[in-house]
Amino acid sequence: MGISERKERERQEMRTKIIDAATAMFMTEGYEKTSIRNIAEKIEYSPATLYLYYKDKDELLYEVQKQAFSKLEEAFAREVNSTDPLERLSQICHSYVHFGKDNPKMYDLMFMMQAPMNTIKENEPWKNNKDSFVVLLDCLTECMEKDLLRFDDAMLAAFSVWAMGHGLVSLNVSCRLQTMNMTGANVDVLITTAIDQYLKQIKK
Amino acid sequence: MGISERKERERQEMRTKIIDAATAMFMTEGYEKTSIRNIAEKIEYSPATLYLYYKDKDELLYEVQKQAFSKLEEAFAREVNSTDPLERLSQICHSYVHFGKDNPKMYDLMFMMQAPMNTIKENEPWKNNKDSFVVLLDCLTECMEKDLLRFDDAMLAAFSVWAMGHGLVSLNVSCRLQTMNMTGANVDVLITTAIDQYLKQIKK
DNA sequence: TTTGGAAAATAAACAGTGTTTAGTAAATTT
DNA sequence: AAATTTACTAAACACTGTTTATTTTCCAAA
Repeated sequence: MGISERKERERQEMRTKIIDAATAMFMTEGYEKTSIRNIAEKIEYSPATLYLYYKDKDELLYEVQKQAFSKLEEAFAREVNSTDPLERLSQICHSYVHFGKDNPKMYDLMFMMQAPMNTIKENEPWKNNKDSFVVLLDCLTECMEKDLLRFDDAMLAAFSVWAMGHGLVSLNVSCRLQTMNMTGANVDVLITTAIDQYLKQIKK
Repeated sequence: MGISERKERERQEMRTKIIDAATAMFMTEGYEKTSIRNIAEKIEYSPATLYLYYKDKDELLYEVQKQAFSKLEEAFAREVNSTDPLERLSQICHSYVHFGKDNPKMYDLMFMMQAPMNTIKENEPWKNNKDSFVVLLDCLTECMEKDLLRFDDAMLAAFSVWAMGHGLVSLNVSCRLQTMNMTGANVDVLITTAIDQYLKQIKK
């Protein structure tokens, strides 16, 4: 009975082969400019073969999104380690912003693009985001147990902090900060300053 | 010499005819699913004709974006009227959030999508956003002159408030709030609550 | 009023896209 | 060795944005 196991293994290998190629091309060229044909050519298979492993291009993107969230969780695991909950909150925020700055294309498909969400519709709720959100929620819950923040509800606090972080990062990723004429380096300072200011403002 | 004036007038009429059709279709079907051929068919001209009036599809979208920002400015003009700067700040925030909730497709192309920004590149800086941003900046400048807010710099304050508002709205528009399982009505309450909470937190 | 030329509109083509279908080649089972 | 299942692909379908060559429409001068 080793054959069906090998087949299943080979199937998984093929899936990751496809996803890896797709990820690489989405990151360098962007989603729209990456075609199924390009991906197929890169892994030296015919375009039709991809459809034996993934339903459509959106599902491919959804899988890439999954991987991107793992990257964010890894970043959190590396950079969020303080036992002081307020300090940890700061680490989470800066880790998040840093991730967005270093991986704009990933950030785009994780939090901004419509395409990968089309795969959900009517299905189970989206949960790619869950683990990293829970890191934030747990941190804020601890902060509030110790009465450190000017919030009444941990969930509202988590949502607010996320919204602020996302607002700062996504306006940058979507190039909307051209409104305030600044160079790239200044934008980084601006975002970091805004985050620190916000943390001070919500602190009790 | 009335002929060349009529021609110019007819040219402008054609341009608005195209933009109006494009706007309507972008709003109902979305940018990707709206094709040049569809727009051409709607206004009963050949696809090639559109290229006599607009360089490419991105430029079309850029023009639609311009109109969308006018709509936002109209909303501000209608809903932002208090002489009390703090009250006015609240009106701006709620007007902004309300606009995003009522016009998600417009909000998307104004603040989230990459496509319309491709038209800028290397050109003059993007300024479609400027007027509405100045409304916010002026309000915050007045707030700070009267020492009402926990900010040191009006520009940073404007950026922060915008980021918070944008974060709240855009996470909703991009369907990322599925993370927190809520019905549509509850999401509205959550966003409004978050805004009000934030305004309290930045108040001196 | 006819004619020449400019301007406006288009038909058709080009090079691409995501996806499906029908058919071939390989691997496994009988 | 034959039959059957599995894996793959060539070719087609119905689109897409955009360009080119051609036709139609319009206006001015002869």
